[in-house]
Amino acid sequence: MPKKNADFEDPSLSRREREVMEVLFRKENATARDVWSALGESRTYSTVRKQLSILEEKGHVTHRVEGATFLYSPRVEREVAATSALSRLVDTFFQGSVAGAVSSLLGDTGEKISSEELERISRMIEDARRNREEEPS
Amino acid sequence: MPKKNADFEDPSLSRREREVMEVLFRKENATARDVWSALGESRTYSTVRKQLSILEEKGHVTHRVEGATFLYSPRVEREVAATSALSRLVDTFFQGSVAGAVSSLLGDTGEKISSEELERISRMIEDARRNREEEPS
DNA sequence: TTAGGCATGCGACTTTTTTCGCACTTTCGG
DNA sequence: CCGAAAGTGCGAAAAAAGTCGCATGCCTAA
Repeated sequence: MPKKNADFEDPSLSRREREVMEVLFRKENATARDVWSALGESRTYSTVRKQLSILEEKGHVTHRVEGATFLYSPRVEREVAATSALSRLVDTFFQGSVAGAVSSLLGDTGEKISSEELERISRMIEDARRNREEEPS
Repeated sequence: MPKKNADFEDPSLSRREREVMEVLFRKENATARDVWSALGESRTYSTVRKQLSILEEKGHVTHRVEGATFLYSPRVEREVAATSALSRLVDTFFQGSVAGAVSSLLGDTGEKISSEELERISRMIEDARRNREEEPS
């Protein structure tokens, strides 16, 4: 099955379009004005709106009407997009090695993250390992 | 200190440019022809060469002369670019939570990766945790 | 040394993006 | 009920990206 490219790194997205998608993924959903603000109000509000409608035309975004305004959101779920993006990143930079990516994520000695996060991660790993023992493929 | 955006998700990169950078990061270095092949020979060789020289002009790429041909490579190291890309991705999709990203990387039950990788990751985590105990910040 | 095969440099044309402003609607407080 | 404020749709012009082909130079095998 062909890879989906659900993320905003999708090569079918142009520069500005990616920026907009990124905002949308961060917020899950937002009005044109929200996006505009999040983008630092670099271009005009009008421009951002246009970009949103083009993204919608292209199928990357949907909107629902809320009162008089559109509430935009990515067409694919955050988790799906994230997985797609991660997968691509792992392939490109770590030749497909998840361990390599995790290593980079932790930083050399895990100094980048809080102890709490480290604990949580540790638990996840151990869970996964136990899972292996029980149901070896 | 301002974020560097050393990766190929750098918003200053256009669609095609990103594709080229991705190839370069995968291979570490390559000739124009290599890149062209890797890109599936969609556009012409001529086009790819042009893109490479523009990328060089913009400072994203360097080349060294090898015989009569140019050997291109990313200007920043793979690891640096990877860290930058990961960081951005974690912020966008996981609100900065490394644990969230790792979780996604493992898949719900870690079914995506080999037992060997799981072991390696486990070791890394435990190392990091030990490190914490010894030198609590 | 010479022809063929590759490489590079560059200029120019086509397409896509990106940006806006303007006209028309819809809301909503007073 | 009315006007200001804020939305939406659309068309068009400017800017950026993307594509090529051709001229020219460098290796290398015969």
